[in-house]
Amino acid sequence: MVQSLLRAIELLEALKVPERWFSLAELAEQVQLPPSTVHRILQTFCEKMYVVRDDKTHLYRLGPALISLGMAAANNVKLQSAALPVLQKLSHSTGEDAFLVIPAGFKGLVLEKVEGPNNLKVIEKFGYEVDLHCGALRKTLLAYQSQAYLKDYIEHGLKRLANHTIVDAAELLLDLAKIREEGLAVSYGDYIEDAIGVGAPVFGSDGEIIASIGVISPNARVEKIGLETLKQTVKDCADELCYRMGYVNFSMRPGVPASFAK
Amino acid sequence: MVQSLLRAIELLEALKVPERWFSLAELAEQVQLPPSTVHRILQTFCEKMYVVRDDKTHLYRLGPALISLGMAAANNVKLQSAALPVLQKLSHSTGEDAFLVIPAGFKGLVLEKVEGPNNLKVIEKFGYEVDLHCGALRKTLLAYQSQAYLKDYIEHGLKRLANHTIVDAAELLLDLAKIREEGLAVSYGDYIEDAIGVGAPVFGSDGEIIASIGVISPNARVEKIGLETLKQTVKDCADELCYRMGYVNFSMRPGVPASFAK
DNA sequence: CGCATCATTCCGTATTATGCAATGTATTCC
DNA sequence: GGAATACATTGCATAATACGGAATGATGCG
Repeated sequence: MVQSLLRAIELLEALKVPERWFSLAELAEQVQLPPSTVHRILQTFCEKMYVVRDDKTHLYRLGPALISLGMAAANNVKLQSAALPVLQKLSHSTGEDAFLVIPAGFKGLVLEKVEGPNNLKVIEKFGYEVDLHCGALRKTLLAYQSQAYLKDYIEHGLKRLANHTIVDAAELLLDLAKIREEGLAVSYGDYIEDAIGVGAPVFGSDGEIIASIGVISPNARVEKIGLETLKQTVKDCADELCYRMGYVNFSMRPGVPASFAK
Repeated sequence: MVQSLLRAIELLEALKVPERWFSLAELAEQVQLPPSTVHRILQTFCEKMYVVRDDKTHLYRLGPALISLGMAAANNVKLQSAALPVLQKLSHSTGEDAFLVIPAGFKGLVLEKVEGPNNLKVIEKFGYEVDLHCGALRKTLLAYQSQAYLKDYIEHGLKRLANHTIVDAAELLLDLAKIREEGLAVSYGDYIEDAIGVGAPVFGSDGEIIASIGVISPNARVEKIGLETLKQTVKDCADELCYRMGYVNFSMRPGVPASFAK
């Protein structure tokens, strides 16, 4: 493991605050390193446009070179291209905004979004990162992780992000078990107030969870559509995407003994 | 300057190829470093999800952590939010796809795009990076750079990217002078064949060029709209964005002697 | 105008990245 | 099927290089 590189990455993460400029001193404080070291790293990043320095104020922010890098990273995820038509279908048949979320460290990342025709929007933008223990789509991701991962995640802390966020470990584990049982997650404003989220898991060819898809919509509209209809539609679309990603459900596969079924 | 960090960045740049996985050996070859060193750097990146490794094939690609980083970098550019309404107006009044491009190193980066209602699309996606000596919007960026920058740029090489790309330094300089004179660039398929681009500069409050905006459309449609109309619309929108970014044209400012005018 | 804060540069030190060589692993070809 | 090859990975001695304390320089505030 390369120490200087780890430090440099920490620095980038510290800079990852929207609409904000940082002084050298502040960054040094944030990452707990002497100013001279931070300065040297920032100088290197500036060289490559990963960080930009305002010459007048000597303040720093993330640079434009990271934009194309991020887009390249997004393009590489083949999941995205497979998901787009499914999301469009999901959005079209529900009239709501459909999302594709993938796990990234201890966060859920909005990788793709298809907007419905409604006006009242939920603000989940592309590239957003939020902790995994809140929101239907993110909790779905959490529900299918390994025990070891879950243990680490809980130790890392369950921050309250809205009034209804689950902050108790035992309660969260129960909730996740319920999600696994149903193969579907529903959240009632545990991240966004007055909004209901419905999410379902997407598995890859090796059976591991790779993403979740679903919709988020204001309470009022859900009543009109009907929650059960919504759940069924989300589940169907998730299954279709699983299929496209090469996932084979063993219990459905012909010639496989029933004992294999989960 | 931190050597290990520079090497690490080189590696990321090498990985920045869409839809492609790299083996350790190939990357080591690309960046001209021993495999063990490359391996150590990749390991570090994997830790932070900046790079992802397929455990089966041991191939590497850019990781999801870069996506949110890229989006954060994009959000930081306040230009973007100021530009959006102007681009919408531009797209609406021309019926074409409108673009916002900023300089990033020796490349032009598509920072924002508003699509028109047409079907025949020009494929310039958000996050794209292309050399600055071709395309109206990118040449505009080049036209207002310092002499020193231009010298470096030309030394760095004028690659041919389409049939009509200018690859001769003298010819390019003449072209750039013409752009400065007119305050507007028009390109006839020097990057995309059979497409005409019209771009105009956007200046910041310090008078430096910070971006270019404009439209790109197939030859056929330009004839219908009329090139002169198109040019005027682009220029007007660029001026509006200049104004929004705090740029003050001295020759227009009341009370400023005419001798200040450029 | 002087003081204080912050950014930047310098430089001796030892930590740390380095790359060779050896080992482990997968794949190909005979 | 087994040997050989190509590639990924690990270990380790070396010295190159990142490190951070201290000195210097710049900027802004009282």
